[in-house]
Amino acid sequence: MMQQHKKRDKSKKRATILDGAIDVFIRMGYELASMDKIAETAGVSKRTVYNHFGSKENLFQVIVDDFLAQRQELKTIAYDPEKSMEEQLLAFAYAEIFLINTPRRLGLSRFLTMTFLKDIDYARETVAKYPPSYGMFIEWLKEAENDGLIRSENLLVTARVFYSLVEGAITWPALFTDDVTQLHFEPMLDEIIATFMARYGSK
Amino acid sequence: MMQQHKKRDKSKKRATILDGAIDVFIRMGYELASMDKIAETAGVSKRTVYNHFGSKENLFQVIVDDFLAQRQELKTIAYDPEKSMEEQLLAFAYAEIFLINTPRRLGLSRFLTMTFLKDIDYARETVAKYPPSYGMFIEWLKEAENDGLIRSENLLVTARVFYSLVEGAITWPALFTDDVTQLHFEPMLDEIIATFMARYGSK
DNA sequence: TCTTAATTATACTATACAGTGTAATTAAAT
DNA sequence: ATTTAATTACACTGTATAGTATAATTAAGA
Repeated sequence: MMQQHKKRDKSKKRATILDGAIDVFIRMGYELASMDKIAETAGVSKRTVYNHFGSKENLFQVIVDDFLAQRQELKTIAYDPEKSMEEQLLAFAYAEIFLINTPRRLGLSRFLTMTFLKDIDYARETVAKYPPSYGMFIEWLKEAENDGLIRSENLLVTARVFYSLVEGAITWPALFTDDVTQLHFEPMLDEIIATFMARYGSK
Repeated sequence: MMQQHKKRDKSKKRATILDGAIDVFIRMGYELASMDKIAETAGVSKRTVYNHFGSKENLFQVIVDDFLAQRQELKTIAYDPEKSMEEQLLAFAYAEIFLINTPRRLGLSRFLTMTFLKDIDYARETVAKYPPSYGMFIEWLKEAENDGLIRSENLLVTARVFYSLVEGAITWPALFTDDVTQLHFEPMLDEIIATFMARYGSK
């Protein structure tokens, strides 16, 4: 103890390395992303990468956890009786769209999807560290149902239908698109929400 | 010429190698699937693998083309005024489900999805060799609309909604499931079709 | 049975990459 | 200005893999 003398701020270098690593992972995929290439892209020596992250696998893990934590934040949306159904459903959809509507976030989503597909046991364990994905939306549905705005015999099924529409029409197609800036989601979004309300809206 | 004397049947060995290769690709992914491992799994010498397929990349390409050709066959469904809407929509859905309802086909679908995500330019070129994916369904929609059973302002959008529901609720969740034999698609399928008809069915 | 196409076993080349060791250098905090 | 935590440059180890070369072996077709 008594020796808090020196202790420099490593967070900047750490962020630089993460930036470069994400860049290389997006461009080359996990296997072909070499630690040499990551160091070079980050403008940092390879030794520094290892000093900060220990191993390639751990570096990857940090990126995954950061992404999933941010994703969880986005999903936090509360029911608001002042707003229209359509407006609020759009908000849930935009939480998904945010993850893919810049080239960088789209690349990261694509990369993580790949790695999750490569090892689905790992994927399940990792995702399990966060709250259930439909949780927030089901809570919202409950309140909308109490207000008589939604009719549903099974809220989980209803939530799955909603996310099927959003992911099937927006997220997955985007993952296979190279230039996401050219995509215009709005027409499809309106159609999705109209479809959802045709089935579950009361009146 | 005049020497069709010897010429043995290589198709059996070829199929054996493809089987083993698919197995290893599914288990390890493209990068980690070594040609030694593929040869060993197929029960064949590595030299024979190279004699048949020339390179790892070409071996992979053959597997992709085989899969996509089979996929195209499945989608060939004609409108039948004798059958109910629900029954025919189910047929389109089952063409998708067929690709994922055994562990082997699911593994192959997952593997191909991964490789397509890794190089979406390659994916686009490869998929472009086959007819447009919604083509068959749009033809079907036209006839159903002419019979007054479907109302749609834009058949392409309607087709996209249908496939969003099927892929979002069935295909993609299955890709992240390890034991597909435990999945029961029927309840979700019924809900999907009810949702589609709530939006696009006329009365 | 004979011919030879196909296959095998084995050794080999060239290359790439994860991770380590270390001495020298840099720069932040006091 | 001094201290020393952090970083760098660079050489190095061990391992893995795509693809090739070749001589010996196998087995199908005539």
